[in-house]
Amino acid sequence: MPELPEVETVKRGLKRLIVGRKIINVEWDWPKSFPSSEEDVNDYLIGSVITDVKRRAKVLKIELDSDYTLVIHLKMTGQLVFRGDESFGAGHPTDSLVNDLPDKSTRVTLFFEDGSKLFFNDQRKFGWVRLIPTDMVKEINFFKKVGPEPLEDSFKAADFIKRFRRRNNSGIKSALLDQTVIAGVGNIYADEALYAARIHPETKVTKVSDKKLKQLYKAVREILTISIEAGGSTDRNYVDAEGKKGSYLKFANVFRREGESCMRCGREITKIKVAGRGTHICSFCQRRRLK
DNA sequence: CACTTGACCTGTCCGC
DNA sequence: TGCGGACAGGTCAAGT
Repeated sequence: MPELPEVETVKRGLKRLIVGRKIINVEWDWPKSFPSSEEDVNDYLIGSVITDVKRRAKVLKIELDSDYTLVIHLKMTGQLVFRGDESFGAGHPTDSLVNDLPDKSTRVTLFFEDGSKLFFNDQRKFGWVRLIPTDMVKEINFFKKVGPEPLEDSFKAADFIKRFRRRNNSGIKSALLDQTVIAGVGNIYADEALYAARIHPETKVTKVSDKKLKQLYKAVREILTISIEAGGSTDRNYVDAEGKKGSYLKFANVFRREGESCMRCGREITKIKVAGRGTHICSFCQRRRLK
C-alpha cells in the first residue's frame, strides 16, 4: 500500500512522536508479523530507548540504543499509529481512519514507559516488523539490491536514464515499479508519473528516448515531492503516525479516476491492466508508440 | 535472463 | 440476503 511519500510521512511523524521513549513491553498475536524470539525481545527490545527513525525505499527503521533496529515494511495495508496515554478513550480526530486501538487488525503493540503505545496494524498480514542488529540491517537482501533514493540531490537525470537502460526490454511501468531500478515508486506514483511524462505504460524502455526518460525523471521527483507535502495518498488503508489520512489523491490526475475527463485533453481516463497491476491512463495523451 | 504467475492474507464490492 | 469471483497501493519465489 504505502509508497515512498506515505512511508516518509509516517517516518516524520514517528520521529516527532517516539524518539526518546523507552519500550517496556511488546505484544503480538501473529508470528509472521513479528518473527522474533522471546530471548531477543527480552535482551534487545524491552528496556531499550528509541534513538532515531529512518526510511530507505518503502522500509522504516526504528533504531534502538541496544544497537538493534526494528525494521518495518507496511506492504499493502500496514499502519503504524502512535497513541499517547491521555488520548485513550478521549475520542479521536474526525479525519482519523482509526478508532480505538488495539482493534482486530492490530498485530504488534509496543508499550512505552510513559503509558503511550505504538500500534502496528495490518489487515492483510503481508507486512512485518523485524528485530535485527543495527549493523546487520544493510545485509538484508532487499537493501543490498534496492536502487537509489529518487529524491536525493545526488540522484541526477543521467543516473536515472542509465538505470532504466539496463531494463531496455521491459515495459516502462514494470521498470518504474522495479525497486532495484529506483526505490520507492509504487502503483499510484507510477501511473501519475507516466501520465505527466505522456508515456504509455506498456512502452518498451528501449522505445523511450533519453529526452522522454528525462521528463519521467522530473515527473517522478515532482510528484513524490508534492505528495510528501500533502501527507501522502489515502485510497483505502493508509494513515500517518497519528491515524490521519493523506490528501495527495486530490491532486492525482489519473489514479482511481477512470471514467473522468483528462485534464489536458478532456478525453476519458481508462483503466487497463499492465504487468498484472491496475493501470490508469489517458489513451490519447499516452498513445502507444508503435515504432 | 526477463517476464509472468502464484503466494502471502483479509475485506469489500459487484453481479447474479 | 447470499454467494462467488475479482480486486486492492508490495515483494518474493517459482515457473516459462
